Amino acid sequence: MSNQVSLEDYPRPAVGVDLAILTVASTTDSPRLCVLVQDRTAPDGRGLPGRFLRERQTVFNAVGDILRLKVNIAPPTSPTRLIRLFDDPDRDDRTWAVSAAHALSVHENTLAGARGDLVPVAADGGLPEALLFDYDLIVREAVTDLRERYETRKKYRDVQPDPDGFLAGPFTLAQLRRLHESVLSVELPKDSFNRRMIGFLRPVLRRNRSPALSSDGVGRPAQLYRKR
Amino acid sequence: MSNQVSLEDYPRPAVGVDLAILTVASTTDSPRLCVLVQDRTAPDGRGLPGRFLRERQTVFNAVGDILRLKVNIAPPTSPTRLIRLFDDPDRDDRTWAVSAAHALSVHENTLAGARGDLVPVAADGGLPEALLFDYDLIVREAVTDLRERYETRKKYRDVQPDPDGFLAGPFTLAQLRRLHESVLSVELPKDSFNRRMIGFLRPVLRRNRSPALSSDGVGRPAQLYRKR
DNA sequence: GGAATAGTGTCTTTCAGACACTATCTG
DNA sequence: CAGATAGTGTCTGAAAGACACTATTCC
Repeated sequence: MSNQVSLEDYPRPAVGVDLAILTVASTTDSPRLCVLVQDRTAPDGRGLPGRFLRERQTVFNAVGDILRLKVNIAPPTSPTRLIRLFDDPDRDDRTWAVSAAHALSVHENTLAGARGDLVPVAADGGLPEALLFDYDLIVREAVTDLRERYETRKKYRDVQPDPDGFLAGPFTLAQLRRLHESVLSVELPKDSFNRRMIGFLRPVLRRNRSPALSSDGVGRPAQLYRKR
Repeated sequence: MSNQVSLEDYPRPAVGVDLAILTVASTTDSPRLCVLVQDRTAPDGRGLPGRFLRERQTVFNAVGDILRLKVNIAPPTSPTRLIRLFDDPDRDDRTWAVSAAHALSVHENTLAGARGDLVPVAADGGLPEALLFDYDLIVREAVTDLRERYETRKKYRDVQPDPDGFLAGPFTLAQLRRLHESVLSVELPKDSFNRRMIGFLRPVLRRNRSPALSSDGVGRPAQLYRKR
């Protein structure tokens, strides 16, 4: 069809990768779903960390660069999810640029010392502040995507207690429930939730085979679990 | 951060748009979910229609070009869905190319006179023949994406009888069920299916307010419905 | 004992699926 | 009439949610 010469001659867009980094921060009383927001200078304002693809670079690689160079954390372990492609040719007034918006879930601890602020996500998926460009939309869609994975109420089979790995070690059913509540922005009934989850968890035992319990201080200690 | 000059200087990838065009063909006895497959010349073999983005072109626009110029049908009405981004730098041996795989559902009649073959999709989402590049994978993911929209068994609320519009005019419950069965590659029980759908349909009435019935020839004629 | 949290037994409602039956057409 | 397809009444089982109760800790 087309030969090499003409293919190279067509103008090409710069391809950007933007990253909505999601985490559940439990610094305060109850955990909250948050997005990492950074200051941007090109147009002044706040937005998501991003970067253009360098020569023959993959998206995975560019995400690594963003995390190392712009966020100042170690590259990801969990998969990066493609959320949307922004292709309005007037999107960036410097040049023709296409942007692939991605989402990445990371454990809270990974973000210790990260550049930027953890901004809590509202129940409707929005943020308390307006971001530059289409970043608000990216966050909304990333949150919707995340919530679908944590919506277990209609998935009797194939429930994954913590698909994105926001909980590190062993956890109690109450901690797991509060995680789901903060991701979904919904109150979940304790009894139904426990019965739904229990089959997909493995109780943690001590060396003497007695159940390992969490000692949070107040109230009856709870059984600790791991994902099965 | 970076100024205009250096931004323009970085090499850029060619950005391709590949299209998995899905339809439900009822030419034979029972409807079948199919994908449009075309012959390709660049490397010899079969694959999906696609095209590189021209200067400052949107994906929507490129999809229109693909449909007009490569498939020979009218541009789409239904939304095009982003499936995946293929970014292996060695994917195309002619140049550095990134490809945005998209899926598009169209009514069977739209494809009358289209270039290429309608190849039926197997129960596992695969095709009977191997395609070039990553095209098999695109088809698989496009079919998974489609099936999620037609999976109504666990969505008690917000059931959409025919989200992608494969049925044109009024239809019977049996036709709707056979559509779902061919999309999902699953047998659905008649009674449960009817009870689930009936609330989201509007019976078609004749001018004299009597119910409009389909007369397929054999058996009791069935009530015709439209989406509510 | 009282406060707080963990865990469970039971009831109701909802819905899917199975089964069988009735209804209405053609030949 | 038989054959074929449409449509429905009823039962069972699974699971969610509501409610209340018991269990175990700290003070």
